[in-house]
Amino acid sequence: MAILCREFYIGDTVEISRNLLGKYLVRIIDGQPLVCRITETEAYVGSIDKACHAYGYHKTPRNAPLFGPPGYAYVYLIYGMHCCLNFVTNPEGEPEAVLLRGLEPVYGTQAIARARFGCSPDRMSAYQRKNFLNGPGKCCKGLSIDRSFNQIDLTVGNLFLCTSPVDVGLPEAEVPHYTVHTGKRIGIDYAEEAVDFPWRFWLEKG
DNA sequence: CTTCAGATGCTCT
DNA sequence: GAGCATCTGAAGA
Repeated sequence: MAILCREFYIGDTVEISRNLLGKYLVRIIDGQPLVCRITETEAYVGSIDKACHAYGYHKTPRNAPLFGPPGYAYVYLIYGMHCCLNFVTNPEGEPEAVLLRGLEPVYGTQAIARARFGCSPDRMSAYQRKNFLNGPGKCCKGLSIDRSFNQIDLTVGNLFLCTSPVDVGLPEAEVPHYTVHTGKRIGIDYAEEAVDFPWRFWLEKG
């Protein structure tokens, strides 16, 4: 029971990626905590991974946060209109991170639905319900995370991770029974042998 | 339910 | 100038 501290982000990035499943992402807006369970992640490891922005330790202005200390955010714009949130892992110099790909709202669903679709949850279509926060761009849209969050410290401030809603003063949430799945990452067809790395992790109910 | 084209702007060569 | 760790709405099955 605690907000995840710097140490959590140090270690095997693939393992951290799997460990992040079931943790809670908290985004505080105007004093209101929006709380979501993490249901899908992907690991990116710059030293050996052609899918990683920092493959072969190649450093550019954009990917500089990957080379920085762990427990910071790496947010970038993709396809000209969507933001992707990553959690930087491992000590400075090792460019590694975990991409956030899926969330399940736990508290603040009202505000999240408004940011995501501009309507209240009860006005959402079945299609919108199914595609609520099941993608990196959708997660950022729902939690109002833009590029101003690039390089922010995830252990202080209004965006952080924790192990339970209790950590932000909310009641414990009922957790459905999940099974953990492992597979290839999405949208990296250019990455040669790295397309087959089983570095995507997700939870399914049941 | 599925596939598919188009949107859009920043980053690196 | 090319390409991108994506999403949406429209159209078809």
